[in-house]
Amino acid sequence: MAKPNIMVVDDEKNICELLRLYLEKEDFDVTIVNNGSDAIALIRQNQPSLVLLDIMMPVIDGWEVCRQVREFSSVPIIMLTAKGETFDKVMGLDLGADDYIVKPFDTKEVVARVKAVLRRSSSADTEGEVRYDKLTVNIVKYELCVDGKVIDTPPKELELLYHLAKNPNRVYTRDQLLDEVWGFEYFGDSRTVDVHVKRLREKLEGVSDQWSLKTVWGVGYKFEVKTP
Amino acid sequence: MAKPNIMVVDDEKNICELLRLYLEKEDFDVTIVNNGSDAIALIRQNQPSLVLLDIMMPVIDGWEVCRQVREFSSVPIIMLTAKGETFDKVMGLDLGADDYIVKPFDTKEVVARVKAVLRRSSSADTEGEVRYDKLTVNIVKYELCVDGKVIDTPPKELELLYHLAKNPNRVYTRDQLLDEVWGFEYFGDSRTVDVHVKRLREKLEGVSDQWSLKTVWGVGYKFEVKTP
DNA sequence: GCCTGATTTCACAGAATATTAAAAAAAAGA
DNA sequence: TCTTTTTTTTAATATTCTGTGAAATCAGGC
Repeated sequence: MAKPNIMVVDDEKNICELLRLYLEKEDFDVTIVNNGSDAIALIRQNQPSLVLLDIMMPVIDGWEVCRQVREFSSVPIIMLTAKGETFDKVMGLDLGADDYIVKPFDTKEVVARVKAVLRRSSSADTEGEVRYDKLTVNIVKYELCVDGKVIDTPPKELELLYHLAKNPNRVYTRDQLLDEVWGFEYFGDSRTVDVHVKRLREKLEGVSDQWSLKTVWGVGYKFEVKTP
Repeated sequence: MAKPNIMVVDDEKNICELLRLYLEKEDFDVTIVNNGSDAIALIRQNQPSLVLLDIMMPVIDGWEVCRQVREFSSVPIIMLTAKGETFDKVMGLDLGADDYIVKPFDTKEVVARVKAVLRRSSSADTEGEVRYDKLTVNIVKYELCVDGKVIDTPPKELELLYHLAKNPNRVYTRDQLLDEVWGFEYFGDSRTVDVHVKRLREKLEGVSDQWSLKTVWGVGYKFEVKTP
């Protein structure tokens, strides 16, 4: 299993670095963002495993970030709050936060809570799954779900889509895709990839404007996720 | 033995979190659901060890959830009731609840009752058993029960069905099944699996539309459970 | 606007996979 | 041991998927 990626969102840089220090020691990948709008864009793009989100931030505060993120993602979110905010206040607002931690916090506690929330959210149902607006690709169930409906999909197509969607916005050449999806010992025409992309596009067209299977002319293909 | 999984069903999120806190401290896995219909779907899918079920919920109340769950599962259920509901009122309705707790409750009491009900219900006759709508597979009794009738089933077939049904929706390749059901030292043709699946299908066809033994073309087989 | 090479699209043949029936082999029971 | 049941193998059939080449279309450079 790959390292979970934790995104830390806080405008105070020294707090970010402190968290990075402790989280990396526990073998998490850490991404730091210092403002709300960047956070929203990056969560959409990178699909982190968990977000640590400070409430008190200029321009867009943590509440608003949480609310907006919940419109497109169910990534676990832990709120970092000032002293005085009670459980009810933070969790009762129905913004979809998964836990909260009161500042000034004990770093051990943060790590413990991150692990607890991760444990909870990694249920058997979402194992091997990527989700975007109206799209779910699950490689354990071998199931493609478009707009709530399960679409019968041949294995190679599903594996290709999973691979691309798992790494959004990253361009792959046809040869890379043949290596990584078909297996490196496979020798075949790179037209093969085109045909599978075409067949996927038929299944996916017009479903959402949040993402698409894009051609990068002269290079290859990518699963593009829009950042509004 | 794996951690028991407790499902908490309550529309009040802070109560859920409180229960989670205490139950996780006692080394239970906790799943939280905030409404009745999700609860029914998830119980069907995940087969928790025990359900803590609030009666007062919007849309579908706890009584109705209990009644519907009992149509396909014998999972132990503890009802969470408002003050004033007497034992007779709650348990006398014959909806199949196993115990009840009056709100506001003492968390210690909840934990104690959960443990008590679990102890009771882990009796010899539900051990090693999976249940779905009109289907019970028991690996201890080596018994397959379809639509209330016991069906004579050879051991390998039963073991295969048990393995698949115990891990619903997950695809297994033929080789995985040979490893996990026949044993890893077994060397045989993977067509063997097909033949057993065919014979199981004969026994199971048309019994329920809630589940089925699905072929995943190019990959293997899965026991698929529909989420209504 | 025209040329060039890249991409899309299509249809079909052949490859790969799944189903089924039936026979052979193995195991269990009488 | 003989019979019965279960399991495995085999092989024929049915099904679905995959890759290919050729034509059509498109994007970008000149």
